Amino acid sequence: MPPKRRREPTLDEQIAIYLREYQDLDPQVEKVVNALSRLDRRMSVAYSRHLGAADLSQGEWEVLKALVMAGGPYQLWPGTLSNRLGLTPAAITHRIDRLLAAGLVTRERDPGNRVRVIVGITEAGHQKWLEVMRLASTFEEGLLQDLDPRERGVLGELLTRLLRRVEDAQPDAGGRLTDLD
Amino acid sequence: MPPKRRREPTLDEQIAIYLREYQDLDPQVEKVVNALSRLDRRMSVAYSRHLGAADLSQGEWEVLKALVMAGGPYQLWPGTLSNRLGLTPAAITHRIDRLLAAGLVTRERDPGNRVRVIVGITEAGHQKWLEVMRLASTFEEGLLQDLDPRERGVLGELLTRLLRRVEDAQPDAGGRLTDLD
DNA sequence: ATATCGAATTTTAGCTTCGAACTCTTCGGC
DNA sequence: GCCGAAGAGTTCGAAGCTAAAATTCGATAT
Repeated sequence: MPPKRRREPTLDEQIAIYLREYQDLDPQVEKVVNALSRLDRRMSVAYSRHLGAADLSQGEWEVLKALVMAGGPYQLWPGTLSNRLGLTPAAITHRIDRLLAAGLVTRERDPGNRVRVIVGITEAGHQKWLEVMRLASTFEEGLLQDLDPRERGVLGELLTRLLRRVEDAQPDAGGRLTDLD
Repeated sequence: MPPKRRREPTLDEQIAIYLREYQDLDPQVEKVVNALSRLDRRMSVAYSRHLGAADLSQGEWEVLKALVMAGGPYQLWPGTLSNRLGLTPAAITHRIDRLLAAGLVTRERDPGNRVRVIVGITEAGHQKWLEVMRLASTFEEGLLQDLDPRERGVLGELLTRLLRRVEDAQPDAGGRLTDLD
């Protein structure tokens, strides 16, 4: 007898199990929360494949993306990066170190305030961002392929509302709130 | 002049910026994908506060949760944990080591196949799971407080569909597909 | 029986992140 | 102007994850 290939239990089934043990939980809340964290992990795995092809780590990619998303002169303070990415300042320092060594960003002291530092993106960094974006967009499109445009819109809206709630409630995540022009 | 406290740009605004630089992207897809990863990071920060209060790391918590969600005799193979949590087998080994030292799980060789190992949860582990769940559920409920029951249901369904798509497409994430009774 | 291939887990080395301590600058009162 | 307090980054040591090699057992073919 071949070892029976058993189907992974669905998320609903798994949640149903532990709801029996702790009845105060809201099934819908649990479903959303669990799906969110599992989705993110899977997405990370998928992204890292494409990032590896571009010689970039996920963390470095996040910094480049934040800089491009900042628009304008493509400059941010480390503190702002720390806030937006939800990481400690120390982690940002190290990421910048690596991106600097790869020639993808610049780091200089702020002329107006010598405690501050300004991180900018280089032309090579901008190109690298575009390169990864091209690879990633295929995966992203595939991830959402089962949802029609209306559903995509609804999902985006609902997630954005959750995000607003958490980000407003967590100004202390990194400590600072300031923002570069 | 007080340093102007500038509002963080909304997700929509940030995405609009880089859509101008790479026009082939679908705005709705980008919105969903970015919101997902940012939400997960914020949730992690919030969870780790509660977990710290219970002397548990996020990784250890995930293992306990997976065991409880497995139901039945509360046993899983490391390979199954590796798949479900989306981690390398090595990471599972380390997590089990720590949980074992804390007396929260058991690890024994599978009598039916001595290459395999069976990980189980102890009574203390089960209690620890419940303790953290109580702390976490408050945060989870707060996260979703802006959504009415209907919206929660919709969100859960949409996320579940995405999750199915990724998990089906990623049987190679950890390599194995088997499942313990 | 025996050799070989493959699967499940552990081990090892290197990298990334975090928390805490430290440095340097700026800001506020006096 | 001077001094203490707070803010912004960096440095240092500890913890956790990964990739790759190693180990151990099982299945298949000879």
